[in-house]
Amino acid sequence: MRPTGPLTRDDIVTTAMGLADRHGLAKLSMRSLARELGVEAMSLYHHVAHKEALLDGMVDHVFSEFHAPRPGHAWADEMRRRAVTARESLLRHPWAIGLMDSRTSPGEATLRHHDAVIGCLRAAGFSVELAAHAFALLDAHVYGHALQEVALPFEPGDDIAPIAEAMLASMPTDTLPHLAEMAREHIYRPGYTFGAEMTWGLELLLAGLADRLADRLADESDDLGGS
Amino acid sequence: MRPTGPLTRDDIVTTAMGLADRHGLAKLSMRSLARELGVEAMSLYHHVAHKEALLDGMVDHVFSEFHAPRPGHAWADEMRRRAVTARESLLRHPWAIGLMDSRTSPGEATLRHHDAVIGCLRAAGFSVELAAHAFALLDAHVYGHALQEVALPFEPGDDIAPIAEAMLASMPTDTLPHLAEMAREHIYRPGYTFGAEMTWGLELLLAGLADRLADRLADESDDLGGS
DNA sequence: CTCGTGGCCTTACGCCGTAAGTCTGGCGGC
DNA sequence: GCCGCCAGACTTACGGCGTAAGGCCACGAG
Repeated sequence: MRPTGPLTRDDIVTTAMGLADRHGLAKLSMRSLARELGVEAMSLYHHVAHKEALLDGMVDHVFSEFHAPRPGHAWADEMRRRAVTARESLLRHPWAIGLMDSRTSPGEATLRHHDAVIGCLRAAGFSVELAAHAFALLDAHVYGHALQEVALPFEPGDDIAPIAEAMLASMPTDTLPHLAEMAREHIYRPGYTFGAEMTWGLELLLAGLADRLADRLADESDDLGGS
Repeated sequence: MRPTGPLTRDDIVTTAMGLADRHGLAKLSMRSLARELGVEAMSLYHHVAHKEALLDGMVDHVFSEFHAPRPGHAWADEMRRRAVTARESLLRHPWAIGLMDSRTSPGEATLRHHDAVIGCLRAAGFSVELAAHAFALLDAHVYGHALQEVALPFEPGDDIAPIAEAMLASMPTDTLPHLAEMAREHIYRPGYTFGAEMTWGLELLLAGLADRLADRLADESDDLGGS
């Protein structure tokens, strides 16, 4: 199935990602992966120590797809672009979010990406502490949003009308009045996309962070002026 | 192993949660669960359709542990308390976050909880749309934060000094300068707890939402006054 | 020509989820 | 008191899983 040449670790990881994208993580086994590569299962173990290491590699590869913020550019724009590309990647590879919580040792691409994020914030005047807050906050927003979006019962391209119908029918209006109201009047209306929630929240976050940053810079110049 | 009486679905779910808490989700199999319950594996299938349904039940049970916001109480306090209890639950059951993204049909307790959150916001004057924004934003924060925290290489109780040492040693200062700086000067300092990041971000979120709510209420009274 | 050696394959083991079928103890109806 | 039912438990069996252990073979260096 594979063009030619000796197997490389990179072949293995990217093929595994494709398999997981198309058929779901549950269907990704060392055997199915080997079959896809035209190779026997045990051959894979010459390139990855065990399946966990393969999964580590897959997650690390996903991180490498995020836009790496550049120091010196407008920090909010860079963070926005990072969030948007991260969301796209995480939706393209819906298995990634679920893997993250079991991977305690980040890969090389992951670390490089994190370094870029922090570097951009520091260059924009964030203190170490404020950068840490911003970093954790923005990450939580992106991951948390992706987690919700991946778990939605409908795909972005779907016609939501029939699903909405079924959902509303199974939702008892008397015991879940507010959920039913929100579904009927907002979420299951044509034009609603969950992705818009992310950008709405992202703008709130960025505005809040800009405030905190301005406070800090003002304090700093006060200190300088008062000395 | 189990006191007595016929097996119930609830016994099964709570025992499975305990097993996953103590030994990790990977060690939870229908066989190990049955052994814990003093029963044969196949007997479980009289109470749950398949393992996926068991996992659904476990996740639903986790949601039932979150504080359900009460309409009529101060919305920010309720949301704060919900976030804090949710974090505690998700850390107590570290497998839950990883399961969420593969569960597309929420359980009964989950729906009831969501209804309570929205109900509290609506009672506080949030429009349907603003409540949807707030809901998605707060959820993303809690889940995203828990996802990060569960994946940390150290436990809350750990002495982080030796881990910090190893981490910093393996982190090349020249290629990851900002990450190394943050680790050295902030994260691996005694007294740092990642949980504090959550409350910092939560306050930023709540302040931003309060602003948006005030804008909306001001608009509303303008409309009334101008008519 | 020899001899590692790197890259792949073969075999085998003990787990897994679960389909299908069997046994049994207690209970409602007579 | 007896019978028949059947929910709830047990037994067996199948195909697939991750991977330990070892074998085979082409090729490049000496």
